[in-house]
This record gives sequence, structure tokens and C-alpha cells, in this order.
Amino acid sequence: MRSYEEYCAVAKSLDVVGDRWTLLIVRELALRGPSRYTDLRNGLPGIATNLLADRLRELERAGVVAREDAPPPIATTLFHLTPRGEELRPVLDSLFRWGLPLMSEQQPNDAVRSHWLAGALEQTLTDHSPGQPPIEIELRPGDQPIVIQISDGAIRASVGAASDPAATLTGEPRPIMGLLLGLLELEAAQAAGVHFDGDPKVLERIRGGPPVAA
Amino acid sequence: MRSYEEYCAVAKSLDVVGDRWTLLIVRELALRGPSRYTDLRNGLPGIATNLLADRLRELERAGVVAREDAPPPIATTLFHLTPRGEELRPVLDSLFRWGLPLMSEQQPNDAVRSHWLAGALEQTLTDHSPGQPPIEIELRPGDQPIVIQISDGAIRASVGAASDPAATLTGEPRPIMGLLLGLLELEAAQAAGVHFDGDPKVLERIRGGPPVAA
DNA sequence: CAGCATCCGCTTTGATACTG
DNA sequence: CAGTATCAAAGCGGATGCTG
Repeated sequence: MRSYEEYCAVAKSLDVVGDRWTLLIVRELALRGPSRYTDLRNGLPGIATNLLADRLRELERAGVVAREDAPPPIATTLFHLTPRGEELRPVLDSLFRWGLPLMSEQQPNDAVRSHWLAGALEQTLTDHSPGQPPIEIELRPGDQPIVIQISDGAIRASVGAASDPAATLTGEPRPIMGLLLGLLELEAAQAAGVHFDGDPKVLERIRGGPPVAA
Repeated sequence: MRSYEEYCAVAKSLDVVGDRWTLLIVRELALRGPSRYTDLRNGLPGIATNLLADRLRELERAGVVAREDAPPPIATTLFHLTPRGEELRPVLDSLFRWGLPLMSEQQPNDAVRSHWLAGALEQTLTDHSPGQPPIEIELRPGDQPIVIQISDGAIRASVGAASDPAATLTGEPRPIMGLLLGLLELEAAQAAGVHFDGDPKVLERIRGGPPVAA
């Protein structure tokens, strides 16, 4: 990207991460950890392969990303965030939060990946009853399952199966997210094809309320 | 901008504010409040006028910016952030913080505006002695003067003159910022042409230390 | 197959000129 | 002051081909 040539911290940041696709590449590495080129491409549907290569080079030059040639048995290149790259998490988090209200409308051809949803959920859900025992909830939004772990006031959401879920939600991504983000009631979500299995009270424990002041 | 067509909150955010210049327009409105078209152009050196018009239209459609035709005596159009637009401040703040380390190198043809520097300073400086009486520091980085107001642990930095400054700093923007951000010692800043007037202790009270975890 | 580089048509941006 | 109009240059998207 052409530099803005402004002596301003925001402009300097955007000189590095303001290009199309760049922050989404950082998102992939932040959500999934060290990744292969092919995994990155899979998490960025629509990116031109030469652009991904270009951006990775630029991010490497900027000290945000580093590549490591994995040892012989694996024999592949892994890209990962440097400490400086990890410091971009607050930027991603604020964008996650700002974009949550836009999740209510899912365009018909929007791609879906479970790890994106997990990232969004970690930014919104809160444990309203920290005293309660730890529980897990499993989501099956068509893609891979997502497990939400609630324990001692902390929320962790990641791709994977729950061992002993207190509840499971199966259905389309949009109504599932609408329900969890607090934009949809359980009845409305069920009418939209969501199958809820478990104790409805667990929903009340974690549902995102009105947007949090950040 | 073409949509990323991803059902991800970050991608949805970037669909709205990921275009070139867009976040800088929001920065201008956030730092300066309601502004005229011409003021925006002045705060965005290098932007093509058709692009500014385009972006403002898109931001209006997205509900981030609104325009008001000021009443007859003023007879001009003012652009301002909507509440939804104000919610982008955490995004700007995180970009301000991330970009601070990049402020140490000022490219020879970087444009400088005092309100950008004020924004950066508010993100870094902290009042390390909240018990002390309120003081003001004035900066004269060539452009317009900046006043830093320190009182009760809070820092405010804005364009304008101080009434009774406890210290003044005159010189080039880069060494002044380097000194305040904690990247440069007073002697080094003075060697770089900064003229410091006042009690050096006030510097210790507010200087930014190592980057804060956000 | 993983990790690119090249080519080409299309879209976006930059610079400048012009207008109510 | 607050834009619109025009056009060249740069960037992007999609397809394809190459190399270990």
C-alpha cells in the first residue's frame, strides 16, 4: 500500500495493516495459531493466491509475521504472529465488537468458518453467574462444532467437541448467533430451525446483552 | 469496497471501514468534532476530492456519519459522527496505540497536524502523580500549539494554547514526541533542537513508559 | 500437494480541471 | 465552499502454470 505520509499513529498503523486482506490474515493467525499457507487460504475464501503471498511477505518485512520451516518430519512452512503481531489483538478485538451488530444479517453467499464464530463469541459472551460450576455448550453450525467453556466468570470458545455439554445448539449459523448474541429469543431461533437440547437456563448465564462499552 | 462475503464480525467491520482513507476520515471527525468538507480535506492531505465525497456518502449510508446543513447564519454543511460512528473510537484507540512505536521514524515528507499528535498523546501519557495539583504543558511543534492538561490522574491533550503552562516544548515534532513517548532522553531531545522551558520534573509526571497492555 | 509466479481484464485510486 | 468530471496509473481477482 502506498503510505499515507502522515505523521500520525493511526496512519502509520494503516500503512502496515490497512491493505485489503491484511487484517484478515492477522485474524486467521490470531484465531488459529501457526498455520500453513494452504490453511490460510482456506480461511480466506476469495483471496487471490498471489495476494496472499504478497501480503505475507509485507507482513514479514514489517515484523508482524514470521515463517518457520518446520523440522523434517512435518516438512512444511508455518506462518505465525511475532510478539509485535500479537499486539494487534486489541485491534482485532475492537473490530470484532464493532462488527457484532452486523452479524444479524447474513448475506446468502457469505462464507462461514467455525473459528470466526468462536472469535466473535469470546468477544460478546459473559458469565453472568461466576459462582456456578463450570459447564460446556456445544454448537453445531453446519461447519465444525464449537465448544463454549464457561468457568469462573471466564468464557472460552474454540473449534472442537465438548466432552459433556450442558446444552447443544444445532442449526444455521445466523439464528444460532442471533440467539447467543441476544438478538433473537429462543422461540424465534427455534422457528428458524435451531434445535436446542439441554437446560434453557444455561443460555441466560452467558447470553450477550446490549453492546458493552469498550 | 467489495464485500469480503464472510460471516465474520471482523470482515463485516472491514466491509464498512476497511477502504483506503475511510478510517482516517473517522479519525478526523473523532478528533475534531463536526467538520466542514474543506476542514476534512485539510486534515487528510493527499486525498482526492472525489474520494472524500465518495467515502462520506458510503459512511452516511452505513450510518457512521451524518451531515447537517447548518442554519442560515453559518450556511455550510457539517459532517459529524453518529452514535454508531462514535463506537469506532475503540478501533481508533487501538490503532493509535499500535502505531505509537512507528512514530519514532518520521519520513521527511510526512505531513504533520497538531490534532493528530494530541490524539496520540492522549493514548500514551499517564499522570503518575495523581495527587499533585493540576498543571498544563504547552507544545509548539511548528504547526498549531498543543496544550496537555494534567489533573487528578487524567490527561487531556488538544489543540490550543495553555493559560499558565508549567512547561513548554518548542521544536520539531519528532524529537518532541520521542521525548514525551519515552523513546528519547531530555538531553537527546535538546540535541535534536528541542527547547525545553520549565521544571523538568513535570516530564517525569506524565511521560509514557513501555507500551501498555490494552 | 504446498507454495508460490505470471498474465490479463476489471475496478479502484490519484491528480487535475472544472462548476453551482 | 462543496463538490462533479475526466483519465491515467495502480491495485485486485481469477485463471493458469511452474517447481520442489
